[in-house]
Amino acid sequence: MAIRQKNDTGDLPLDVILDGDCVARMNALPENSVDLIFADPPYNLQLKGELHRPDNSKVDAVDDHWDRFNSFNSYDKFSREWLAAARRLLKPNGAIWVIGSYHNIFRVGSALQDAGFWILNDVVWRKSNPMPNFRGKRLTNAHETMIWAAKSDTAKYTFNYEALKALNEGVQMRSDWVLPICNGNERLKDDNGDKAHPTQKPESLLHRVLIGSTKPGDVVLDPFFGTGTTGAVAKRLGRHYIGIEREAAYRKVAEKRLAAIKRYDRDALEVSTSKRAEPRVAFGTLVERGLLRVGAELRSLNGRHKAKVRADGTLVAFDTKGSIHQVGAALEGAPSCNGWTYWTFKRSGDWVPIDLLRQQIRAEMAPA
Amino acid sequence: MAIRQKNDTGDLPLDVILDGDCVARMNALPENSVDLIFADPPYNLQLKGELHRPDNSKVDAVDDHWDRFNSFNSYDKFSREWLAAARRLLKPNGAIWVIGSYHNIFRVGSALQDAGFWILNDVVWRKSNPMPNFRGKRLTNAHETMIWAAKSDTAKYTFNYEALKALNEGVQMRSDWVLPICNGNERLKDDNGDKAHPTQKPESLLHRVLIGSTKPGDVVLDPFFGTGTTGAVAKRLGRHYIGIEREAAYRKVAEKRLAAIKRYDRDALEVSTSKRAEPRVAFGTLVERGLLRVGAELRSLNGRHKAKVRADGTLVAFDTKGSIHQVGAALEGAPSCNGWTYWTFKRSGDWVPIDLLRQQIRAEMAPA
DNA sequence: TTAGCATATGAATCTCCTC
DNA sequence: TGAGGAGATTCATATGCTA
Repeated sequence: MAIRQKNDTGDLPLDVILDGDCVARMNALPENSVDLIFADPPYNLQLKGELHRPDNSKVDAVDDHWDRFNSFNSYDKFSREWLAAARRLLKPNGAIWVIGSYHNIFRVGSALQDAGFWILNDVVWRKSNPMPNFRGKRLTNAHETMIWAAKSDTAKYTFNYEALKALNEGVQMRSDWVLPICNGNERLKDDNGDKAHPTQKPESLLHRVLIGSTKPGDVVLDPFFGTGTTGAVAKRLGRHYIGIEREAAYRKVAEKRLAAIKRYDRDALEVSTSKRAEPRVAFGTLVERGLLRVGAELRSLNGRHKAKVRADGTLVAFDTKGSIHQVGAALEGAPSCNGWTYWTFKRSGDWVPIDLLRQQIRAEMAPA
Repeated sequence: MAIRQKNDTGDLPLDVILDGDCVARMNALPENSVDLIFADPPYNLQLKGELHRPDNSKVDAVDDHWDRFNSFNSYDKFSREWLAAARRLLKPNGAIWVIGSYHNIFRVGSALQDAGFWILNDVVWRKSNPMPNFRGKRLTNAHETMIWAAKSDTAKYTFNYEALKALNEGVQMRSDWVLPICNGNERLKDDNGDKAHPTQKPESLLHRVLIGSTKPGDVVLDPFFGTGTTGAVAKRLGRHYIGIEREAAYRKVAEKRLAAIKRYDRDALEVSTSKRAEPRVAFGTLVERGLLRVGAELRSLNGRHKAKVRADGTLVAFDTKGSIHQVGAALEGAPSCNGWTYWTFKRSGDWVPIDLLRQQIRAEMAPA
């Protein structure tokens, strides 16, 4: 039985999943009644042919009917409509999060601004394990973008600065979040053992969103509920959720998922932290950053070999080209070589290991 | 004295800084003549009263009734105008990069798509040393967004995949780039010792952009040249630059900066190339040259299949005949197959890939 | 039991040349 | 201009099988 909360303009059903069209559903709810909206709308990917991995396996593309739009115009119309309904529903001090990729996020961001929302941050979800670009034709698409916006430029939105700082090992939370994609046990499966939803978001992402921008007891609405990640995290964190989902199959999975979720005890909300590994530094970074000049000469530690630095961070020595490790190994006739300790460069008259420059970069990357 | 390059439609001034309005300047240059455009447009969208029209006049903001819609409208008009001029100027296989923050990037991204550009990636510049958010009211704004787009969805844009992979320690380059902001010695100062430009970009950022998406000798245009970071990196990397900058003070700093830049040695500018650039070798050549005997047996790398070499350079395996690729694909039930790496032949008791023989032929073909 | 190897897969706008 | 053929191309995880 759904809890109901009395509002100025009527009743708001809480902790429920509603079916049907999200615009109609939102318009049927009382205005100015929701604290936060998290929206993961269709991305309008516009995929054409099939794509195979180098091992010839086929990539399971997002080709679902709900992601197909005829044009940017029809996608913009769709965005304006659901954003208007979302805006009506939000309390004056409420906020909205929208997630997307380069296919749609510029459209959505513009529509959001046109509707009068006030952008607070754009937040980059940097995926620690994205799918690579198999054909080597573009950069690995390794991130998605979220927009966090208040209802107006004067709204007093919720921002739990200290909680996010604590989540981030005592350092102010930045606008780029490194989190793994949703897979393994967390990834919901259907009766056939296939993924229940093509684009399930990781709970860690919603955890950070809700910890940072809601209070316990707040009402969080997700108009594109899918398999209910927003609801699951909200319930666990002691927030109320309202999900809207058109597809019966997704609703069914979400209902089952949510029934099994238990709210955290307050003391369980503390986050554990882990020691971070030494960040890896690419040799090319030294070149890009100007710490090593393109064309500079490097010498081996034993003084027997030399090489020249190229613009892409590779070395050339006589007829050998490659990474600092490859060229070192080739010149020494060795199976492998740690180029960082093998090569030296000239600084103030002395030949010193290039590893010193790596340490310098790492020092800059480290938290204060 | 500026170099000039003869084009179909007229002369293109190279390695120069042009003054005046960028739209008018671009429209005065020959169409389809530029390989790459890097643009860092102004985005003072929400600094009330500081919005610039294309003619550099300021929009009069009414303090109490500031009209967001009008402001976005005039910014969009500005974006459409300079993007149209940029598009005209680009070669059909040229590309554009635009950088911005959440204040303007959604507007620019939408305008870019509306103008017909085809987005290839959005790239996040993740600042390793951003300015913190002092008031603790939002997340640290620790990144900026770049959009990389081709002139059309069928364009053959330049992408030096192997060079970027080499810059990234042998791992495919991702869409998130960690680089420090421009400060220290690199940050240009004016005569008073103040920073010469408020948003000077780091050369490392441009290094990666130009290494990844241009070739030596390409023409790179920057319509918002500022103090000339694009030109500085282009010159060093052996690319031509054209800068357009309206402010005399910035031009002056840029001129001095560029005069001091020296180009890297030519051999340092060579970057790692892909196998696609290697000369093509027909499998039949191996047979003709006697490197593989007619009737010799080949085995698949996984050991599951075998085939026999025929006199015309095709293979036969049971009822399947055809090229090394076709037979491999048929036997594996795969949509395609690279026969060079799929098939092995027996040499001195070991089964080794036939690709070794191709490499042998290529070595003989290569200049000494 | 476990280490090691093979296999599976994730919001993807993913080729190019010749006839 | 379209069809067909050559042949280039992947990173981080999770799971399951084998020795």
